[in-house]
Amino acid sequence: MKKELEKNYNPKEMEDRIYQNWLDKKYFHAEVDRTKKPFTIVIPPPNITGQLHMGHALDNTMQDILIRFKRMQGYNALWQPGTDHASIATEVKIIETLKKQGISKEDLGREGFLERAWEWKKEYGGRIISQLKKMGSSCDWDRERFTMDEGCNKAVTEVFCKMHEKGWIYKGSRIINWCPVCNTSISDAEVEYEEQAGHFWHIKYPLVDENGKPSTTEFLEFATTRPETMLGDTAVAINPEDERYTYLKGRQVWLPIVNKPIPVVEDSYVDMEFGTGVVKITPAHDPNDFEVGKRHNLPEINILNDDATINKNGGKYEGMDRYEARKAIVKELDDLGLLVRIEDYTHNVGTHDRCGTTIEPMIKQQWFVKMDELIKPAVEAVKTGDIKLVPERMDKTYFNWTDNIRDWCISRQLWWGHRIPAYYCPECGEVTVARTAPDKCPKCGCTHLEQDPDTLDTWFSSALWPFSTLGWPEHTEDLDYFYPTDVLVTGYDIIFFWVIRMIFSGYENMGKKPFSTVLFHGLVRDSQGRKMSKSLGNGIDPLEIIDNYGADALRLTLITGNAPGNDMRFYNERVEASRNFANKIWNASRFIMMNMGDENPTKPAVAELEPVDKWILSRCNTLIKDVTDNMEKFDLGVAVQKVYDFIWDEFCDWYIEMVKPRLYSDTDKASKNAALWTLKHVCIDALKLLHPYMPFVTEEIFTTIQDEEESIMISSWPVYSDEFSFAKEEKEIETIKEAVRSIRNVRTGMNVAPSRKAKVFVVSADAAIRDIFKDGEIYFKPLAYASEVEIQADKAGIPEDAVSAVIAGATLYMPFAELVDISAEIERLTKEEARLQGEIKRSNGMLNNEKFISKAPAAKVQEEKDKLVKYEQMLKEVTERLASLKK
RNA sequence: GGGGUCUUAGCUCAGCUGGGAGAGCAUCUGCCUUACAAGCAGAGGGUCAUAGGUUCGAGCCCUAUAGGCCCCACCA
Repeated sequence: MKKELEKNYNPKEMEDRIYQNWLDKKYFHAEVDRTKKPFTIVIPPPNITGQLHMGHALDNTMQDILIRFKRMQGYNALWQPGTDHASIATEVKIIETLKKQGISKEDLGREGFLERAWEWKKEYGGRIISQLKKMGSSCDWDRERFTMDEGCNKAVTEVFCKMHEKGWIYKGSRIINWCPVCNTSISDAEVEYEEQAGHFWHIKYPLVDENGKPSTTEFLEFATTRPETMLGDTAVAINPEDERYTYLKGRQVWLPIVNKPIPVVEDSYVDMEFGTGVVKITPAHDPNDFEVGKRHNLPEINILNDDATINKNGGKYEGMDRYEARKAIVKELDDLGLLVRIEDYTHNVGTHDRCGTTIEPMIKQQWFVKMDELIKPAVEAVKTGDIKLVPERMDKTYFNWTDNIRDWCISRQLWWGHRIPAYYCPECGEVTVARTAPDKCPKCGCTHLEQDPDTLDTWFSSALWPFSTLGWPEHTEDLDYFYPTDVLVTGYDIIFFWVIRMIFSGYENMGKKPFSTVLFHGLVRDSQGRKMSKSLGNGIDPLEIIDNYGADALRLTLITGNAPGNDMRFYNERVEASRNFANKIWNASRFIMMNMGDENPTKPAVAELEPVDKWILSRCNTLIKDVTDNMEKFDLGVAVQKVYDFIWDEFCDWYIEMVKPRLYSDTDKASKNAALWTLKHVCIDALKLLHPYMPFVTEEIFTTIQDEEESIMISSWPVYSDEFSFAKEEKEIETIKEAVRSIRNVRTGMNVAPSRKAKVFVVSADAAIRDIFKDGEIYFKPLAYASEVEIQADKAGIPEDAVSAVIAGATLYMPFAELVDISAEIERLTKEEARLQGEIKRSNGMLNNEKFISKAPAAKVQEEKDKLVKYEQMLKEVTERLASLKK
């Protein structure tokens, strides 16, 4: 070994250097290779406006873990990266920037604006990518894609045209959600309901009398939260079953202010229990009223302009803002004596998830995707398990959406995005949907067609991401080989926006699922459990964490102690713990290398391995199996916890300590070699298991501790092997560990300084145990700082008042009578006696149970029997000891 | 209104198909010990929300209750 690790673990310089090396060596790059099985993940494309936040950090860490794991297992692993144009988010950002310069988007015009947008993309679009690299993400950057690059554009146009041909995309006049600030329609999924304090205005409309005039005596009372919409009322509705209002059937009411009669309609939508059981109907500005209006053929009167001011249908209120109009109308109604009362009322108001503006339902010509047929295979897929959601409970959320699905409004009145491939003839009004712009109208031959000014919902293009990134609509080798992808990793918050849409798009366009498994993670919250948000200012910047603690520590923190789909809290103490772990491995490795010196240990014969060596090899072997199993099941947090415990507790705190005397002595070369070889072997396997989680530190150590392979990330994943399964030694060492703990316990309890010399006598009826302790001297020395401890498997010479430590099948006596606190010892033994009695009772209960005996596996029954014998023996000794102490 | 989820040590959370209550941090005790004080050795601390039920056996399964969080629907 000529290389050496730096004395201190310092991730800063190391991580960038290692990442660059991986890039240079093209380790992340995947090509079609028919000799290997593919494993593919497509990245949830981050917005080009985005900056790396903890959500990204978690999401990408999980993906990187899976990709690195599978790559090491020998799969041809492809992690397909890219970014999303994020239509509305980007457009809003650019408009904001322009505004600061005093320019509006109209000033620039469509062309000019798009130019700006592309410049923006060029400048900031790569930012998040370089931040992902800081995380250690092993994406195939040669394949980086963008939702608005040429290939993706093609895919979008193709899908749009194909679905239009099938009649699954249509243009229609429907009620949609309108954002008056962003000036665009938005889909149902983009509406966020927010509880707001408002009012409930109780209003009455006069009935129309037999002369067609408003009655001065008969009124119909109802309540509304949006009085201004009365300008667009075209009916008043009652429930047909409502006996209170039978007299109203066929009559009309007088719409004040507008001053015209409107009909009373009967519709079962009206809830008799709620309010007065009367509802005013404004078909143009309420989704439910719209439905009622359709059923009763009511006129739809739009009273709003796009910026939410009242339009010409509002008569004298024209030009007034919606909220000013509300005030004014309430006042006028009051003046007319038609306002009954005002009630405080909190209700849910739909807002735009991007800008928080209260949305207005409006009737507009928009493009829609018909969902009823499209959704069927997507439902089937999850039902049959063709696609698996992890954790399973996400199924319910999924079906909740698919069962109540409505047509998807896909047109947006924005400029930044995929323009809708529909062309209008100004002469005859013909609409042509085509893959390339037609030069003339197919109907009248007119040559100046105009393309639809609208763009598509951002999610329309991301829905195609799993196959558009692999080359679709071309028939590529990549598609054939890498599709369907294997796992999609994402937050549960975008299951409706994205996951479902990818699933039905995959089945519709590819005839196959887009991925086999969806692995959901939760939200990363702050230390108090709040969502990290800009407005709260409680966001923790992952880059800052990386700067302070390293990407490895950040990654480990995000993965440990977290089950799939659950939210997690993030705080610095946890990162510190992770960093400390990195430091631990670092130092353990340094220790091994120091002891190896210039020579590589050679593989020892089995006979040359000491019991401890066999123990740790066997433990490591089990670990490999467990960790692999857990990772296959996506229990990433559980898996890494096991590696952590193994390395810190078993490997460092026990094995290294146990092996020290052999390393320091030169008398037995074979034994030393066996220890060194075991150290190195186990260390490397552990590093490999850890590599997906902490890629940098493991690579740095790996490349230093061995010469055979050039990188851990392309080395092979450890596999379970019978060669290293040593059940007997595992048991033996566990016994020794128990003994050592007991001794330490007694010593600490007595405040014995470790520099004091101690003599320990071991007494046991069990020959096997006595046998183990014959070697005690070797194992105890480093453990209890036991250059001071001598073990004697002999009863002779034990002082009468020696201190005892009871362990499995043996009692250890320490001749420190003068230091013993007898009452404490009696208390301890009494407790122990009770515990043992409990155990024996439990054990007996199980063994006397016929069902247990017949149903439980034989090994388990035997184990229980062994335990019982052991407990009984222990109880006997404790009782004896207790009796002698009490005396 | 519908659905989901959580309630486990002082704090934050694990706990796989039911069979010996765990980790990290914090607290206390003793240690600079020749890989690591970003460390070592120990200790204390939990009627696993409550009440029933199923079972030989329940943190885990079922029912109800209480409280917290989330999603969907949106009754004007």
